[in-house]
Amino acid sequence: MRVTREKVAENRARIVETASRLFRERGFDGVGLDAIMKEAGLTHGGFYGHFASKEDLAAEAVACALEQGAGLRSRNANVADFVSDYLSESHFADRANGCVLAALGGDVARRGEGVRSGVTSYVRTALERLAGLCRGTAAARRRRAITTLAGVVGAMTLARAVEDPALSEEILSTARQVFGISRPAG
Amino acid sequence: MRVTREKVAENRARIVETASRLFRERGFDGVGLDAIMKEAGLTHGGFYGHFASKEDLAAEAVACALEQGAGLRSRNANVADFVSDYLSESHFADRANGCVLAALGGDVARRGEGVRSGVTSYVRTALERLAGLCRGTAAARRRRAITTLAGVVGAMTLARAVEDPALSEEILSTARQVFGISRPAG
DNA sequence: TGTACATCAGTGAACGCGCGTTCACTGATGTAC
DNA sequence: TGTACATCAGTGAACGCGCGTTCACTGATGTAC
Repeated sequence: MRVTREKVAENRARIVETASRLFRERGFDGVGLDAIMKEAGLTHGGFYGHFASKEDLAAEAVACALEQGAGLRSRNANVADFVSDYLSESHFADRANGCVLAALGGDVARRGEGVRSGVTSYVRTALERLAGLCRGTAAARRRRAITTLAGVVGAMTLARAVEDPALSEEILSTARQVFGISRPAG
Repeated sequence: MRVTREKVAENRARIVETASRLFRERGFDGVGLDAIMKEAGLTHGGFYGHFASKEDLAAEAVACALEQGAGLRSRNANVADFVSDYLSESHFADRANGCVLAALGGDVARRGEGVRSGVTSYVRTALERLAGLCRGTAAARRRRAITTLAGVVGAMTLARAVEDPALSEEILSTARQVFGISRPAG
């Protein structure tokens, strides 16, 4: 049953968005195409009309998360806002809609070209936006951007990995204070 | 063909060590029991004589990495040494023998009880050792330990995720400088 | 110490399931006249 | 604008493979006498 060209584009976008969320929530290997297509309201057989492979979808899903600025919203006016946003309880709890780096962490390094180049853009963009929120020389802003991004990604990774809520909270709040202050290391 | 009790213990330990390396290198879902047992010089059928399940092995593998102090060697006399060790080129290149947090990152959060409690101990131990290398009040040392661990784990995760060697190197060297200095943020 | 038998670590084939991928088919859409 | 036909997005069954798990079997080890 053929559908309108408009519907085709809609369906494709829905698959990518759904995959983007499910991959972050359960990991690349933790979701099947079956689950993704079902969640997107379609049957799995139609998948290969839209994508060449699961790996191909993964690359698009990562790019999609970047475009949505997951974990790095543009409304942040300064570094402290960004940090407290990134290290918020809601981001901690909602992996599916959060930052790709914290959600898929080391997994990315083992993926193919497409995913890795998407993530590379993601990191580049994040660093540029962050540097834009900093003051000082270009070098100092760049340095601050790198250490802040590393700090928040690492803190979120640790907080989520640990099974003790008190320890998670301690990690988040400590990182919020230290990485969010206006006169940081470096 | 039965083997001596000593051999049994040796075989078991070899399976855990092999798994520990392979999991870090390829991810929990990236290696099969078949590959692990073969790499350990055994056949896969004997696996369940040693472990209840793959998940069970994963938990032991994480604990094994902790005991070996992967990514956090005790020879470090101060924070700067620890940081430059952790963010070294060799740790960057050798995921299999490195820190579990950087290697398996967000993956851990999706695993079962056993793995998570192992990682929780891992983080607690790392924080205590790190705090021991710091100066100042107990609170300041604790704060420094948390931000340093988050910083290096995040930096390594970013450096490995990105596909541009120059960017990886920039991230590592910047983090080495900032997190390794003696008078840091906080 | 030596012998006979029970134990059991490891072997390799097999099972069952899930998942990525393929394919013949359907029927609504798009198009040529 | 209306009609007839070609196109093709989506369907659902099927395939093949890998992987976690099970099991009957083997033969060296451990033990009882």
